[in-house]
Amino acid sequence: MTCVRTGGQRAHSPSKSGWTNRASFPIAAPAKIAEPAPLPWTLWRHFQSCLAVPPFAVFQTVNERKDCEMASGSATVGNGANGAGRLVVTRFAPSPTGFLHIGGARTALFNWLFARHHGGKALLRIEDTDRARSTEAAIDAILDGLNWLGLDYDEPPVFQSQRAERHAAVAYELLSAGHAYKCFATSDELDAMRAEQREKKQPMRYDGRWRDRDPAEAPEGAPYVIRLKTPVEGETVIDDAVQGTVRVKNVEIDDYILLRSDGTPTYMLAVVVDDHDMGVTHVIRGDDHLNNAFRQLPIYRAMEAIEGGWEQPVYAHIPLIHGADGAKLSKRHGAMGVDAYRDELGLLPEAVNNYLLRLGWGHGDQEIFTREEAIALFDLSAVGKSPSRFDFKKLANMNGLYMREADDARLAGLAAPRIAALEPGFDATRDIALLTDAMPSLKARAKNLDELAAGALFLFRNRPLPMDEKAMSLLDEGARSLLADILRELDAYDDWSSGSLEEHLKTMAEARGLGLGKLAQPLRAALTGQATSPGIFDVLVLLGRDESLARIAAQAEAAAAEGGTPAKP
RNA sequence: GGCCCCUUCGUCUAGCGGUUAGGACGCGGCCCUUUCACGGCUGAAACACGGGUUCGAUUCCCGUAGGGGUCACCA
Repeated sequence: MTCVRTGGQRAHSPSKSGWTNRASFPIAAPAKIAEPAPLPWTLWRHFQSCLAVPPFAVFQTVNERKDCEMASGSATVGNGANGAGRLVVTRFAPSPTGFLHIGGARTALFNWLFARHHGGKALLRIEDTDRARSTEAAIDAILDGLNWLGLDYDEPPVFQSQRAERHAAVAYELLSAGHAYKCFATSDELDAMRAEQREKKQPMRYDGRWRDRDPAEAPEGAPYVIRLKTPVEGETVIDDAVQGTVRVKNVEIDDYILLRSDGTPTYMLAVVVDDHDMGVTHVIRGDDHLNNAFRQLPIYRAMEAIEGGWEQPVYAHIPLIHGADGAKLSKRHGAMGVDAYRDELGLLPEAVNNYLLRLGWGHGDQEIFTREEAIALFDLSAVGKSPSRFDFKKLANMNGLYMREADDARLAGLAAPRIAALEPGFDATRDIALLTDAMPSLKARAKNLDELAAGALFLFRNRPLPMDEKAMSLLDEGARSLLADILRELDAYDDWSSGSLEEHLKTMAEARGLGLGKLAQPLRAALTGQATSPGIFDVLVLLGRDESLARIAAQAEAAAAEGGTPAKP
């Protein structure tokens, strides 16, 4: 485990942190065909699963943490209020109960960007304390998603479930200091309480029935939970970095559970303890947690009173992303895992990153940001307060934009498996060079990798070339005899370069009193089997002289043999 | 229902007391042109409503309406 230096001397290299860690942006890119190995940090989870001691054990206490920071020369500067002056530390804390959805991805991005902007640390914590719902597959999906987006972390991920003992220890510390108490109320009892509150239209919350009661009154050996003794008077004010000043009356905050009757910590306790132990200075999360902040703050204050060193973090609650219908994005409303954005929608990670960045954050009129620009410009004060709707059209447009800028070899590598799935005749090792050569004219016509693959198919089909309907209607009798006619001339023509072919074909069209279109369209149909394709001269060159002439001949011969009936695919 | 948050074109947003309310996606038109794209130009399109404050409100304050979030021994 390393404590990372600050001030731009960070351990990880810039190339690892670009949107385009494997596909540089915006223009030049290393020519890599296969997707790269996972970033090193993702390997940590495999190491850690072998460890008996939680990887985070080093940071069990405040003093040890300070030692570590000093040893590594971290730029920890004093302890101003609200995290000011401290080394910025953010964390992304997904719970592995499903894939990494798009909202989580944006939260991760904002956290990452904020940390990088300030030369601080970006950390990852897997909140897997709900053992029943957490799965290995979900953890892998989240790690994989973050990796794809190019979000890397400065320390191995913390697994919350492995820190249960520490959480419990804090709960008992709170208990013995009188900031928490044992509650012996049974579930049935509490259900009855809520039912009554509902009936009387009172706010539904724990009524503090064991707050001031003597635990000795409880039956011998009865199970209990530990509840936080939250303040009852006054109000709690949070200066949220996004939401501004938010205040809630303390009576609204009930004495919630810290430690369950089986001794396991609740989320509310675990987050605070982990955030503290990890040195998190800025909690950037969805604003569905805004209410939680008011419940979590009392723990900081109580622990600060008990042992000191529990400075509260700066909170930044970012608005949620809604679906096109305005409702919270959920699995039913088209919230997909980021893997679906990659695999099913065929999008580029840099496009998804850029789109996500612009959802809720803006910098004047600028729409396109390189990762470097994003790091330099991102700040919480420019994050909007209102929820935004997810617009696939705009995402698609942005993806097209990034595709046009993307490196040809990279795109070829990404499109290859999709082409192979559609066209068995495609052999990646043999055809990748041609695909790469074709990329400049292909990529301008595609908004995602599937369109890119579809547009490339004609290059790799075997004869007889299948004709789609529009191509067929282009190849009437007149067109076929025209093809037979120009085939004779083309057959004797050797200079197979785009410029020369253009000149030659234009001359041929002119000689026959035709517009170039009259000649180009049948040619296109014969060469590609489609009515739309890249420029006809590019097609001719890409296909090569032999294949081009053979495809033209196939249609010209069909005219002679079948009296003009188009060849069936 | 209690509490909390939000409200500029259909969507994402700029604006931070005085602007012809700007940009982007999408939509319409035109240009380019061998098709389709790309690109360029261009058009339609917004300050939720009502009160204040002010010489002057999109901008500040208060309501109303609408939307969202949250109220577990889930996270």
